Amino acid sequence: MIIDDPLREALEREGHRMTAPRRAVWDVVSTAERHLTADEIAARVRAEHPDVNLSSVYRSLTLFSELGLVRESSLDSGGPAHWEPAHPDDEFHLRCRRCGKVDHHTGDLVGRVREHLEAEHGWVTEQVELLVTGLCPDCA
Amino acid sequence: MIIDDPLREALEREGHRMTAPRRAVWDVVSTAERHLTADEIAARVRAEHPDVNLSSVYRSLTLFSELGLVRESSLDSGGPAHWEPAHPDDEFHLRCRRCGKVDHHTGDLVGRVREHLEAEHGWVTEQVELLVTGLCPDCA
DNA sequence: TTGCTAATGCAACTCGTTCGCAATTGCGAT
DNA sequence: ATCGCAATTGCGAACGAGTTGCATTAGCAA
Ligand SMILES: [Mn+2]
Ligand SMILES: [Mn+2]
Ligand SMILES: [Zn+2]
Ligand SMILES: [Zn+2]
Repeated sequence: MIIDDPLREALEREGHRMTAPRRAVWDVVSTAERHLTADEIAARVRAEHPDVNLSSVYRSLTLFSELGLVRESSLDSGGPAHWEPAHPDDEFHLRCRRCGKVDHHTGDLVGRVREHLEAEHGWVTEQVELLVTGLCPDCA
Repeated sequence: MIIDDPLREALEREGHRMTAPRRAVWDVVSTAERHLTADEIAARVRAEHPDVNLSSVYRSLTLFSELGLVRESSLDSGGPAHWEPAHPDDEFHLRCRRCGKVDHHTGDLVGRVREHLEAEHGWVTEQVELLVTGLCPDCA
């Protein structure tokens, strides 16, 4: 018995069909221990469903992103995008240049950027992307 | 008489040659009123130097970026990169979703992120990329 | 002025992602 | 349960940004 099924809910809400490829892509992304590329997602999906095409993985990810289920992050410009379950903007990314690890960090800093721009400069902030690159405690 | 020529200085310092394509690319980027794609740079370069190839534009930009003269910013994931004269991290980007304009904003917020991560979490911060998307005062 | 090597133009290539289309399949209506 | 049809899929071809190999050109130190 699945008590909470955000995929099914989101698909029904917007009138999309529940399909095997979508289920499989969501299961992979939502249980992944790190950000994955479309290729990596396809590989994991194919362990259970060998016939799922890479195009369908891309199409699922694009749809999920519109539904607010996943987030695409282009950690390196050039090179494939990485995907992860959606999380709020103020949980930002820390990437270690040496070991490649990507951590998350939550703080009030993103909220402060928002407030400052709104109050002092009349900007309506919709999205804040913050990526910090450097050396993690292990690699420093 | 050119009083300050960062291009010539940077090239000589690292033992690279001063060439017409490099000069032209630098002139375009350093006087542009906004971030430009490689294609846009090539078009402007060709107004004066019709034979400069797009490959050379890419090669110049890559070199300039290593020399610390320009900065590549991937404002949209997917789609071409944009280039601009180098500026410090704490001068971050504000992009208007409606009119497309990209503003710069300087504040101590990026510095605070740096300090916090270093002091409290042992991360050595090397680079901070901050992109705020929303509505500018004119479009809000 | 010469000679050597870096840099260029050009075309072919890579690679992540998208697209067109015929075949399949989910699912509401019967 | 079955049907019908639009939504979705698999597949291969296409796309676009960026890169690369190579023969030719040109900067610059001697
Ligand atoms: Mn994340
Ligand atoms: Mn900028
Ligand atoms: Zn590390
Ligand atoms: Zn605007």
